[in-house]
Amino acid sequence: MNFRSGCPIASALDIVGDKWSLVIIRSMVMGATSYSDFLKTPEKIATNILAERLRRLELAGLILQAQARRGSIRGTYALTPKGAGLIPALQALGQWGEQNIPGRWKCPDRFNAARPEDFPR
Amino acid sequence: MNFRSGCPIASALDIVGDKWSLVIIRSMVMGATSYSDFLKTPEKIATNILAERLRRLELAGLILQAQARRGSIRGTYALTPKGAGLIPALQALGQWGEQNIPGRWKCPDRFNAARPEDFPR
DNA sequence: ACTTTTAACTTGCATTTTGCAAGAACAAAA
DNA sequence: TTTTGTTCTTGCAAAATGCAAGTTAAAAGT
Repeated sequence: MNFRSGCPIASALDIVGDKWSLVIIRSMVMGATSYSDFLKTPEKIATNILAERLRRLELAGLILQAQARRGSIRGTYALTPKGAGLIPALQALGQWGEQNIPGRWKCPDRFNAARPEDFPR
Repeated sequence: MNFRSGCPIASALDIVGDKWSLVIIRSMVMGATSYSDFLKTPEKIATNILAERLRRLELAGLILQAQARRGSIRGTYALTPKGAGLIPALQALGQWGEQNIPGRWKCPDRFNAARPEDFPR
């Protein structure tokens, strides 16, 4: 990874500062685990972008592919503690969106109650 | 603005979910007010991107151009309360970056102490 | 076992966004 | 009035994104 600077904020954005990464992680906090879960999402991510982002997030250590059933290459995705560490930032963004953009949905309680500790290992 | 969905998080990212917007706002929290202040930043933003982002952030109501000296079209930029509302999200991202990306700088105390209320009007 | 269906991707190509280099408009200073 | 520095604009190449279509592997049905 090559970072624009040593700033922790700019560097965080070098990793998840695109249009989709945090949307994917949001979905995982809400319980999504499979490729098709992510596609069901109302934001309608394109399949090539989704596949590329899952690869990138895994490489960055934010998510990992758990072997679902033996013999299967493809599995289900789970947040790592590192990925779950972004939950507070997501919640802050959600708060901001609710309060500053008209007509947004409310973040479900399950989302606001989520804590990084809920995603160990 | 057309949003991908009604989700407050996805919508927030439709506004500031690019590589530069939050870096610019970070700089403003740290005291940057002029075009040249933003260029001095270690991330080395390109001038065309900077100008476009300032226009866009102003249009979105996150920043505004205060008439610096009379007769001057160009002024200095300031965070609106709406823009300053992103401070908690930035701080959470900063925390995450410090804890999860090796070799990052520490966010200065001035940054962590900043509160949206510090930017009224 | 074998066909069908669904899930998990890949590929190709058009569109949009980003990045760099150069230069123009304006204000302040000399 | 020339110079200097700041604030933007323009043109073009490169990268990221979006859409449509196709491919591969696993699961489900017969």
